[in-house]
Amino acid sequence: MAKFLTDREENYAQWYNDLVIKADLAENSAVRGCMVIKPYGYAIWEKIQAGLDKMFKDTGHVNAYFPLFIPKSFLSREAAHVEGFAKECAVVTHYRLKTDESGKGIVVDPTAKLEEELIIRPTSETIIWNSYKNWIQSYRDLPILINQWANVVRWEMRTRLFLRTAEFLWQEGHTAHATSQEAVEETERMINVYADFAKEHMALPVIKGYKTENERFAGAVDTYTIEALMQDGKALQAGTSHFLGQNFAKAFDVQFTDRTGKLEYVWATSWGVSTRMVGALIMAHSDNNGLVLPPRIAPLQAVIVPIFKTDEQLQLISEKAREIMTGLQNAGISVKYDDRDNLKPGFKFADYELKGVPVRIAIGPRDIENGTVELARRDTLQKETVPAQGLPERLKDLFIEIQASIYNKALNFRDDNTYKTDDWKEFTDIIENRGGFVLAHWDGTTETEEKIKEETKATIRCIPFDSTEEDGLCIYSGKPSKRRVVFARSY
RNA sequence: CGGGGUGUAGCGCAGCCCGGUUAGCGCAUCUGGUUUGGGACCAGAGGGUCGCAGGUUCGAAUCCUGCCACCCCGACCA
Repeated sequence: MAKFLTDREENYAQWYNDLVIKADLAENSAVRGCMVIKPYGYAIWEKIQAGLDKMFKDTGHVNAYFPLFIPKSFLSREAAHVEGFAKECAVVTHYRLKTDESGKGIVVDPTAKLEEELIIRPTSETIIWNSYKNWIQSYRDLPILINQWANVVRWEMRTRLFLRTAEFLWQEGHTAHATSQEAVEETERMINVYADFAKEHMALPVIKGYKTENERFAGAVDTYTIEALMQDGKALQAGTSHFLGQNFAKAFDVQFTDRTGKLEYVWATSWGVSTRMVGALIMAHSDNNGLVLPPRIAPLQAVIVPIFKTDEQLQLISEKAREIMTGLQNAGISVKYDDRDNLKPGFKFADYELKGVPVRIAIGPRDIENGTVELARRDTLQKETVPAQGLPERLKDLFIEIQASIYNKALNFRDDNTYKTDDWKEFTDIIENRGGFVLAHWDGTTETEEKIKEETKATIRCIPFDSTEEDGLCIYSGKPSKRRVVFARSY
């Protein structure tokens, strides 16, 4: 198990790849662009799922499941929507295989052609709204607040583990409302849920804002986003929430009778986050020793490593370790006792650091004598010897401290890498040489946005919700602008 | 889809130019022993359709043709 990472400073992309592989999170599969999420990586995703799912339920949503396949005709009902996804759809054309004429191998049976091809969902608006049509007659049927956990496929040309894969896991919320205002409120509520989750669970500071028309979801009236900054200075869109207006209601003819007896089209939202979150987590916090996981997301929050020379010592230590482990488990802490006797403690230390386990507890003969244990924090790599007594409480406090510390570190990094400029030269210099978020004026046109993208590869990540009105001149065109927007190169 | 690279044991690679013993090394695995407060050591053992398919040749991991897969860099994207 040679597992030394490429240094982050030397080659960030390689460091990321090494980390994903060596921390045993995921690997490439036999299918181009698709990954195998390994148990440890999946455990992180499950923590993300659990945290978000609770927040969805707490805000009145329920889970359901819709088909993987979408009739081709559905996708084309909404013009902008199909336009946005057409280029990356996998299509099912046949439903049967048969043995090859030559007797070897297997081929598609040409007589088993589907009358209407099926699209593997790149997102589920169309299939869901086709159902909602049947579910909604009256304002009394509204709102519908449904989420689904699912896989989707977008046939990407270039993929990277967790950040962009042809198939990925996500959740997609799809809600239906009687009024525009209610739908807009839902859209805002969910982007706030995402931002809170990112902050509280993932220790990831994000900027909430509007997408420009150019970056908007295909078929949306408005797209809200949370944007996070990675350690290499590139932005990552970590979640989006869309106000869909009546676009899908009209496309699928979903009308309802309102209180006054008038027939109206339903208002819609959709919102999602994906396994990309795992990539965000890795790139935001980890270091050259491996993953750094915030305690609230870590599948394993603490690990106990025994240090011993003789079997008698191991027995004594194991007894104590199990007692400690039970105490921690009773306090709701996820902990493992690693008593493998074929590996040296040093190896285990390095391994759990690679895996990002927030706290390591080492117990040796000295500790047994003194009634102590050695605690090591993954985030700061600091070690201290503490009394074995009252460990559950100590750890709970420590987790809170670590969680906050990781968040603050990320926040400071973002602040240190957020620039404000009104000078084009400086703008290009920052984008090219330093990275990070650049707050600059923009004239509001897609044309300018595209030009800037062409020349610098920077895109408008969002127009922050909390941006203040400020008269200025567009960084590129010099035309008047009312507010600054966030530029960055992005994943 | 364009450019570059790689495919040899579970993983990482050497061998290929210049064809010729039984295809080799490190890590991992297994066995035995000694070790264990920051990535242990010794001894032994097992493990291979050399990416696939053709061709050249007395003989191919090595040369030729075709195909496939994956990785990296660009055009598109959560």
